[in-house]
Amino acid sequence: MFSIKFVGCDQVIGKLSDMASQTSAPYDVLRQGLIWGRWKSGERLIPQHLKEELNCTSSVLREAMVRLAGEGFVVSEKNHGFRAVAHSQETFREAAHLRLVLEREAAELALKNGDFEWEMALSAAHQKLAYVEQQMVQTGNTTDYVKHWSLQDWEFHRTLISACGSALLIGAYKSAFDTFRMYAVAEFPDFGFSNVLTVGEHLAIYDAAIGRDSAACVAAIEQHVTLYHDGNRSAEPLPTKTRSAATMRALGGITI
Amino acid sequence: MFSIKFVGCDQVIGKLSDMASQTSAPYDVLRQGLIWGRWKSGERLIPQHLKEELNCTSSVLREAMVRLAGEGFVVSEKNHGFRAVAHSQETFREAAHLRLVLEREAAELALKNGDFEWEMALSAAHQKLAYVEQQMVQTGNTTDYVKHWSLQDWEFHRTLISACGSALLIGAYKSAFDTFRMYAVAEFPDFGFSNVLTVGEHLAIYDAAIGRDSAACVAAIEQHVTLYHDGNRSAEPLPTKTRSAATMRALGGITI
DNA sequence: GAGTCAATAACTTTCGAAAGTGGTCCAAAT
DNA sequence: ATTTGGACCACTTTCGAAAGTTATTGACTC
Repeated sequence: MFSIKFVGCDQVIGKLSDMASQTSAPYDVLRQGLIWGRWKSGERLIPQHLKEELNCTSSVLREAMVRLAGEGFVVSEKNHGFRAVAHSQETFREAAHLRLVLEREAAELALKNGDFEWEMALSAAHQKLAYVEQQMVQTGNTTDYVKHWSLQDWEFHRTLISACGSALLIGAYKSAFDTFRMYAVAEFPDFGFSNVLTVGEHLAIYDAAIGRDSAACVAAIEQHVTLYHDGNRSAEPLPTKTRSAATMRALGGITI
Repeated sequence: MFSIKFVGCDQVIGKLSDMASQTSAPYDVLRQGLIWGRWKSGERLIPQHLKEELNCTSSVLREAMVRLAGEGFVVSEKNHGFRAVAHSQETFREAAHLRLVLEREAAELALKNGDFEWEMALSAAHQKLAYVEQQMVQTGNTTDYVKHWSLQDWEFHRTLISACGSALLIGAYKSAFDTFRMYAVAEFPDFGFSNVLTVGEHLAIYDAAIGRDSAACVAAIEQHVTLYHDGNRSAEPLPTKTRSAATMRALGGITI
């Protein structure tokens, strides 16, 4: 029904560099590389040094960096070129907060406006995501799956808010989401996935969304995003109070 | 105390093109031009045609457009160059909504965190803004003052949220604010200023902010931003129900 | 008259070189 | 020992031409 392929880190980045899609390939490679920590916080990005690696000229790299500067992944100073944006707990906190604000609003609207098609798409996205997460929990191998998980994670959240009715809001959310991911990758060894927490949280969001329970959905999203702040992510089991019924269902396995 | 100079449209744009500030001048000219309707909805932006006017080469124009594409002011399609983003009532509605969401959140935080310095800065910003607005109301000449009003309008809202504690949130708000302004300029002949409404609304926001009345401040912001939706902006007096005490004070003149 | 097709024109994108800028290193001067 | 000056080096930015792409025109065909 849905195919889960093993996708290693370098392979994903490599793939993006190969695909001659309509958008510039070096841009995508840089963007992914920045999100996934290929360049460290504040590291200089020197077009001439990177051109062989991404096989393109420094000009197109410069153009890509200008774009990325606009998105906040790199910073530029006149006559000093480009650097990967500086990470800190503070920037991470801000990114999580912005993501939360936007997702909260967009989700509320989507729950009001979402039609049957949306429910189906969300259901599908959740199943795919849940499957990957199950794989990660069962094998205990987060590192190999994490890129693919990240993709499905995005797909789930994107689908959730897709019915919000505002392309601008979705765009702003995507930007905040990717920024959040970048800082999460830098902050946590497991890139923001937690064996125990994440599965249940996604299920809680999904259940609330399908049940059109706006308040519960917002609460679930808040829990999902906010826990990162506390450095509360680990593979250890949780105190029982944070385990909802939905979480328990998730821990028991995917049974749809 | 504060100097109000007559500033015409072309003069502002011209000034920006002259100043050899650290950031690229053509970028600023393009950005301002797009916001203020120099290029119409969906109009093609051809570097070669614009280079004489902004006296620079097409390369730097291209770079500027790439940046602006990232910010959503222009759109680009592979091998088809750049166009001014397409305006519509829908995009305007979305921009107003996004601005509202961000300002609401940021203002709430600022009201919690703002210190004495912030109060002073906000007070100063509000006075400057109120003075320009008073000038506009008294002379009845909105068109000549509108660029300057817009600057003070931004300064007021920027100061309001400046104490929110998140540079990322402020950046996102600025982007949304400018996008909102662009669509407002396109939609309304008076560029979004209303003789009667705006003065009172800003005062209501200011009062609530200084009084640390978070709920009232959010409500005032909502009114301020939302009224645009309804096409409810005109120079005509309003139905009384929307006139708050603060509005009446504003109409009576600035008396600080 | 409508529909191809090739030739031309207009524009976009990419490229590599030239010009410009900031930083470093080392020798000479204080 | 510290400072000054300047030659060098690495990198950034800008430029204009070359290559590539799409749009347009007009002659030719059916």
